[in-house]
Amino acid sequence: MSAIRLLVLGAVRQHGRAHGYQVRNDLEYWGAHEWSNAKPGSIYHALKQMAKQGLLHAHEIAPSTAGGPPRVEYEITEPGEDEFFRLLRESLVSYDQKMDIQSAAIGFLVELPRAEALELLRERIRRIVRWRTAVTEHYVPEDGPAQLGHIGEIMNLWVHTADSDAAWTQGLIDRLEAGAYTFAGEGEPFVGVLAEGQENPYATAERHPEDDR
Amino acid sequence: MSAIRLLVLGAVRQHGRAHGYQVRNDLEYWGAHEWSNAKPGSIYHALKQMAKQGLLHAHEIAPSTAGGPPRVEYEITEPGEDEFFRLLRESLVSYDQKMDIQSAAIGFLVELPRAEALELLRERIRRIVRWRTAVTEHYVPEDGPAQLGHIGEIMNLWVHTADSDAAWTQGLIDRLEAGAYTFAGEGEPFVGVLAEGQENPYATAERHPEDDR
DNA sequence: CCTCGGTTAGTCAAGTTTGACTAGTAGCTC
DNA sequence: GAGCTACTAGTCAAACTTGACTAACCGAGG
Repeated sequence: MSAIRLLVLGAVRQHGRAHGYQVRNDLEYWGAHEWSNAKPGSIYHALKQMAKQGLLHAHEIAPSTAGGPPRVEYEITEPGEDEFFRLLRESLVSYDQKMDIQSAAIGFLVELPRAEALELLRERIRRIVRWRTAVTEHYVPEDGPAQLGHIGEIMNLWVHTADSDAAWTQGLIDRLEAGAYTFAGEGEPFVGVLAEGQENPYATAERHPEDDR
Repeated sequence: MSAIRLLVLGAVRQHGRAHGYQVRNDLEYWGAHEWSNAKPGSIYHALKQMAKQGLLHAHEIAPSTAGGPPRVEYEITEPGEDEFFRLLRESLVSYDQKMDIQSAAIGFLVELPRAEALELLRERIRRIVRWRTAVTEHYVPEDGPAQLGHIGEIMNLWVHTADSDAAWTQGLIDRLEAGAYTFAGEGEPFVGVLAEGQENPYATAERHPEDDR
């Protein structure tokens, strides 16, 4: 699974009704083009695909209000709503060192009730710990890790990353328990979308030096 | 860039001459199917593609010695050799939170002279630090990170991961400086390939509980 | 009033990735 | 010695991803 479906579904859902370019801009505002495969082609492809699968409903719309070709507006359907929450929950608990999925899930975390978000994050830590145990038990030869030679460094990297991830997740849990952020059903939500016409401070046009990694 | 080209090129190179199934088995032995996209289809595709591009030379070979359809053996060419080292060096210094590429690079680290490996790893840390600085400077609104709401947690995650990665890299540098492992030109190398007929202790058949992440 | 660059909103073909499928051989068993 | 299973070695279509390209419109300058 890639992060694109969750990102696109979530973006359309927050808007209520959105066209491709809007989704593209929102994801850019989030910085998603930096940490995920949210390229224009992927976004438009995902929109069409999910419309075909009934997760989104496509309205054919007249010429755009602000230049450019006519555009198609999408709205999330009920199956789409279900799929969104399914993806969100799954992404939150799964540990598979794909930072893009995890990041996308954090972005939509507040769409859940606080209690459920906390429970999912705790489950995430439990899974990381289980994964760590299984890996260190299974992937080490009987005669000790030295047998692996430098290949053992790869496993070392995984384990180090897993520990770091668990620690970060625990930090987030602590902040949430202390009341940080506004979750579903807790009043005025924080919305990470751009209003129509609002300029995007993180647009791609402004090239950052970190881009040439 | 994905990790598959580096993995496949490196595996063929270590064998001298290898067919697809052999590469597939080696990568499984490395655990690469757990942390990269080294699926059979991708491997065979990469072999054909790189043969077409002149990085590998394909020998048409008679029926297999051990059951199954006839197989094609590949050998690395001189351009392939160059490409391998180019990919390896690039993967070592680049920071883009794609664990698969980094893992693949660590697996071939010892193909370089120790001094160069150390220099590349130090460059890696410098880039991570630069990236961190740029991100924290650019992606925070003028009125403080609180403006980002929970979206700021995504950036927090990136930065946390970058720090953890830099720390791990420094640990590896320390071990290498202390003389760990055998590098190019330092005598009998450690070879992470399976001898013909040797059984694979980490074969996919043996399902691990961690697989259902 | 016309044309030129910038922005908006996308399309498209080429390449990659995936999961499911195929097909040959060997050994075992009844 | 027929059928079954397991393993070897790979193919294939469908889906996804990517980077480059296109087309419509707007406003400014000449």
